[in-house]
Amino acid sequence: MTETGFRAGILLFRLFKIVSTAVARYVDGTFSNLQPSMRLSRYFLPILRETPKEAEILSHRLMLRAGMIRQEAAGIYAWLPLGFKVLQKVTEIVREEMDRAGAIELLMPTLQLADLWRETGRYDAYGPEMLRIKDRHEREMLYGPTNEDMITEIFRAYVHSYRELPKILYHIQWKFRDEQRPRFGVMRGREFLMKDAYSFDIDEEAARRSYRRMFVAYLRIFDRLGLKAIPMRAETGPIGGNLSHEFIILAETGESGVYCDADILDLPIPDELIDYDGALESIVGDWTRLYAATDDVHDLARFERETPPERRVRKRGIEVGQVFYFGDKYSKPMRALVAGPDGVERPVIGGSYGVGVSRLVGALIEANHDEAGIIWPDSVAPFAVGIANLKVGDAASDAASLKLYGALKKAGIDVLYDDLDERPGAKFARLDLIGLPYQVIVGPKGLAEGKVEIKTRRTGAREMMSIGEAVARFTG
RNA sequence: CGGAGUGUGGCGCAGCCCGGUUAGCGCACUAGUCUGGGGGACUAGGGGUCGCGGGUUCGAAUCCCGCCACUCCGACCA
Repeated sequence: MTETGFRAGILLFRLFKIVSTAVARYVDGTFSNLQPSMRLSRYFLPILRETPKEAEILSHRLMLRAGMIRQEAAGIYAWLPLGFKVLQKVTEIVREEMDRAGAIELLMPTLQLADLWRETGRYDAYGPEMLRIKDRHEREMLYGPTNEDMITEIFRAYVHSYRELPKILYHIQWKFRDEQRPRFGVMRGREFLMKDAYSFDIDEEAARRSYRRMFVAYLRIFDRLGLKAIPMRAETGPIGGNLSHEFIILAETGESGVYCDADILDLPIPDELIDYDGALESIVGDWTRLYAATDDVHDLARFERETPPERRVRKRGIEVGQVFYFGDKYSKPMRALVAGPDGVERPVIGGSYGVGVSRLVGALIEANHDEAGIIWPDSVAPFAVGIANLKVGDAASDAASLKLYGALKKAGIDVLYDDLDERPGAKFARLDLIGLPYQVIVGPKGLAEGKVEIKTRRTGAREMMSIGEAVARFTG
């Protein structure tokens, strides 16, 4: 056998191994990011009974109590299994909608060279919020607070013609901003997970089309997360540019005051069949026509002139995303040039689009909770169903619970089976706290009539039914 | 960055002003018994360099100095 043939053989064998491993993982259900169903006795769910004193805001308290996160330093958190699961579900929705809108995922590093940021002048401009690091060769580096500079560097290395445009590239990566005062748990950490997308177009008109794409994708992302998000005209801050919208979700405990026209709240969300290559002007127009502003840019006179009294909404909100059009702010100094149809090179026209993924987890809780704890929307619930075996050790309760657990698991439902030998009260409190959308309560009382109880966390509604009916409820 | 405050078993706290036995309480944890539909009861246990460094003193969780970390209120940000 020739050496080339031998190498090809090894390559083929490796390929076979990769494929067969993937198939095996798919078959036993561990494929992709979705983690399997769990028995609570084998899980890692460190519930706190008392609220840690440092947590002032509700979502922060609930995340600590529900064993979702652990603080490792100011504004820096470890994501424990339950929290990580939610984070992954949010991430996945963001990813799906970006992909649907035609954006292309890549992954840039967290550490960047200072020299790159010197090209745009941002190394000095960014200030103490930027975490600066030196490597062993005394090379100046930084932990990326955002990626405009790097993506522009990547873009300019490869793309030189208008014929390759438009392009929207994005990644979902940890960022670090050395906030003066981190607070509110993951809502305003120093380290945070962000989806940031960057668009590249030949001219302003095309760039505005990309902007609208991302705008519409954002409407869909927040809607799928079960959140009411309102786009609001915004300042551009250190990113720069002259067109920007913040996406604010309404929550009683939000950081900023929000003023808007009630009609915005009833605008329809584009469905998943939306044609992103089609005309999006009317959708964006509908969403930006009516008055909507946060208190820092609020114009009372205009609000009262444009909005009839009965439609004036004054609420609190949390910023969960922002879109920017910034033209040639980065491409010009970095010489990211593309040739147009006329053969003349010009700076590529850009925009950037951020979603605070880890912040969203906190925001989701701010918008979905009650006195007893979290209430997850179905789309991001860490488990769809929790089974509470009220009398572990009792033959009938054990058998019924296991039957349910097995059937739901087999049907691909993400289910958490509470098989701990504890009193019912503790189990109810815990399930309410962690906020799974549905609880199946299995105990001797119900089983005496051959029934289990299904409780809907959000409404508190309870229903007795047979095990078969219960399984059908979630799988049918 | 201005202002305020806190560091004592895993969590919540007391003790500190006014120095003095083996540093205490609740929860959690371990073993056992009874229990069992909204965070159970009893019994017996285990676990702490009192943030770090220095000083004063016969003696420091406690007084003094320095440092570090964290939190809260305000101005700023996905």
